[in-house]
Amino acid sequence: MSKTDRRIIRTKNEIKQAFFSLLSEKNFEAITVRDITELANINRGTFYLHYVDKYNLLEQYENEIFEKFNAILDATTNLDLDINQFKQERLPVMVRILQVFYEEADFLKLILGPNGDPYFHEKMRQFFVRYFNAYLGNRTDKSKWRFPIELTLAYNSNAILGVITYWLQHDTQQSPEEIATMLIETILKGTFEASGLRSIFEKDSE
Amino acid sequence: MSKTDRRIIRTKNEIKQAFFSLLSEKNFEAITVRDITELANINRGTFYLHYVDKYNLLEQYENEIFEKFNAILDATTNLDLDINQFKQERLPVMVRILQVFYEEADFLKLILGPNGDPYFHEKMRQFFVRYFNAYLGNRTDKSKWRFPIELTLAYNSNAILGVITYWLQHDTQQSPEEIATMLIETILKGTFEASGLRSIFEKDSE
DNA sequence: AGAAATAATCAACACGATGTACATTATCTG
DNA sequence: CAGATAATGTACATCGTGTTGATTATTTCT
Repeated sequence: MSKTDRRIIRTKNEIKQAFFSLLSEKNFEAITVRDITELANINRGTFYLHYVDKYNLLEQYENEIFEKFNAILDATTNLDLDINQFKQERLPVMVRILQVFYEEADFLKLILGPNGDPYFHEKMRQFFVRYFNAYLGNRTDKSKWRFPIELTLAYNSNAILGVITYWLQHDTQQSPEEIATMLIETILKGTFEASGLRSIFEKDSE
Repeated sequence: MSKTDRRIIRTKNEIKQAFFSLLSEKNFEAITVRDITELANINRGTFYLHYVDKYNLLEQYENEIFEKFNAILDATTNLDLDINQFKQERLPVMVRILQVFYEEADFLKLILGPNGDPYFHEKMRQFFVRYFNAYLGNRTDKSKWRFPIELTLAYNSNAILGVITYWLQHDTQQSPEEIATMLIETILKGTFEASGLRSIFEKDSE
């Protein structure tokens, strides 16, 4: 088997650069194949030699990313640790996930941002549902939950993804470890106690 | 001044019905003006008599909604209540907000859903940032927070909007009061304690 | 290095959506 | 009922799409 033709590699790189550049300017839906090929200085027909359409282009980048993320969970589920150690078990996994976000920040910042793809956002959120379920699944009796567990999963998956999106959009000022700690602490303790402000708030009477 | 011409009212209603119907089937970007006018049984030219384009159409519905939401916060900020009563002060406001979601569920379900508008989602999220800030603004010294307050705002605004979106998408099985309680409790106590499962989890050592 | 393979280009095409224009018809308001 | 105005029907130029077939340029492999 032979290596990929150099022309293909060059063309795909030019498309990638042009596409990402456009994505930082305008909505994915507003980007045309023409836009991409003109900016990339290639013939429009050449685009169709490699991709079915712009959706297929996006899909290929997205799939690359998901393989990375899923590999992390595949390697860490069913660890069968002590039941009460949410932080001790989930924090290292979260750090590993955030490292991928950090590595792939260029793409993820765009695709999760205001010009991004809602479907990717939803798939990413489902990933964090899986992250949660991988821990909860075996350990707690779901009928004992005060609120429907789906609401709790919606709450946490959106919270996590929201913080990460903000972090990416503001140039990853914190380390993956810092963000992971903030997330796990807030999940466990709630906003005020995690932030060290519990003292000035009363425990409410319930 | 005279009443609005009946023909205008009828036409706008037909457009609205057709548009919402299409939005439940496919992505906003995939919907064409043709689609709308054919389903509405009106001439395509008639559409342009009332709206600039499909974005303008969407914008008008969105603006109607935001007026309702903003009116709630405008009426409830600066209440100058006791500093430690997050739940007592914010819960009733949240209930009022959720009642609007409930009333406008038909539209909000679609526009916040997978075929919806990411920009609307973002504006809605900003609304919840405002909801939070209206309480925090005057009451806490932001330099005392363990994590950047922006991360905490991102966490909570996304969590709230995520739960509401799930709730709408699954036909509002719970009452606005139930959802509001779940949200406020989880913000205050964290996922496990709010759900009544704290007992089986150790307080972690920090 | 040269021949065969294949990637990229160019030009052209049919199709469908857009937004606008204008004359005509239908409906509403006072 | 008469005047106002909303809706229709038709046409048009423009733009993006996805596909085609012939031609040129580059790369790979022997």
